[in-house]
Amino acid sequence: METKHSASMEDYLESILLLREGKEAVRVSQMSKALGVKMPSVTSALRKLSQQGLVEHNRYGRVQLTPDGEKIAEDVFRRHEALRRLLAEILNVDPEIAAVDACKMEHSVSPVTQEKLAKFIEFVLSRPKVQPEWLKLFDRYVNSGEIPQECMMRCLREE
Amino acid sequence: METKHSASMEDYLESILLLREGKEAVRVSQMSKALGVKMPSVTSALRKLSQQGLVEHNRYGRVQLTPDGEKIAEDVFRRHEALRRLLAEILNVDPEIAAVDACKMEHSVSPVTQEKLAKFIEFVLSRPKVQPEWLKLFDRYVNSGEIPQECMMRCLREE
DNA sequence: ATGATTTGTTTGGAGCGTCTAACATTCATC
DNA sequence: GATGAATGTTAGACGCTCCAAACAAATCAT
Repeated sequence: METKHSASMEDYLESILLLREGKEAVRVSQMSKALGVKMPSVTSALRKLSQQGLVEHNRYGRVQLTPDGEKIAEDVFRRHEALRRLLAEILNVDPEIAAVDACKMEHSVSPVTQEKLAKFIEFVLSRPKVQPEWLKLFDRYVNSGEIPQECMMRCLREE
Repeated sequence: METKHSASMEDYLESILLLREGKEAVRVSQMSKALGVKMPSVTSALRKLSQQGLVEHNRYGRVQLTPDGEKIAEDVFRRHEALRRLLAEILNVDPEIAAVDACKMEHSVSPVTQEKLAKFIEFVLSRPKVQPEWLKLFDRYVNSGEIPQECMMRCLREE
């Protein structure tokens, strides 16, 4: 059912999802700019995606996702976000770089991995008091090589 | 200097590094099998890599990495391992899946991210007493949705 | 060592994603 | 509503990666 789509095609679908925020319709020129490809590339991608029933697009018209296309786009976006947050919010990678890396990695993440990744981010970040401290410890380790263990060990034994 | 290499070419280089473990030389047929491509693909990849001075290979002969090629191969492998361990040892993704995902993601990781990732794995796993407990907590969260916060909060405040 | 098997290469061609250049449509403005 | 600017499409080409078929060399076994 869910045919496997290429990284490129996933990018095109995702960009439609992201660009239409606010506005209802998306233009070829916007996609071209957003993806860093020329317009003919967008046109031909849309022809293919249209044949697969993933986008709605007629000559010189606006672009829309079909329900099927939307499902895929949202899936790609979820993978993207999971990776971006892991890099930016946990590993403290520069936001720009995190976004770029996530954008390339997003096509290689299997559903299981995506699921675990999302849970992990939740697990690490969802404790408003602990999280900043814990990440600070990690940051200190990155800079100094010093691994603080006493505290967490004691703590976890008590539990 | 360090030209950007395609995912394919990185894979060819990495496979040479991995296959020669033990043995000194690598055969086209081994690479073909390892990478899941036919032999002509390997031959033509080797021609290209040879021209770039990254491998040593003459007709019907064994394949070897040059020092330059070795540097790149090791770099790819480091990225691969960082990702694989993150998935397998921290996120507890099935080892098979972790390996496959890592293999595809490895080509998209920037140096900064790679560095942080390695540090993070160190940070999480290098505390022999804490780590199993902590990962167990995560695992419990994955299965039950329950986030244990009291202990770690208390602990970290004390620090 | 000679023939059979395994291993490797060459040739030619396919699919995909991209581009440039030329052409077509739409939009805005007068 | 005509026309210039902005937008979009078509046609044709290229690079990359892969493949199957045909060929060539190397290796093994008798």
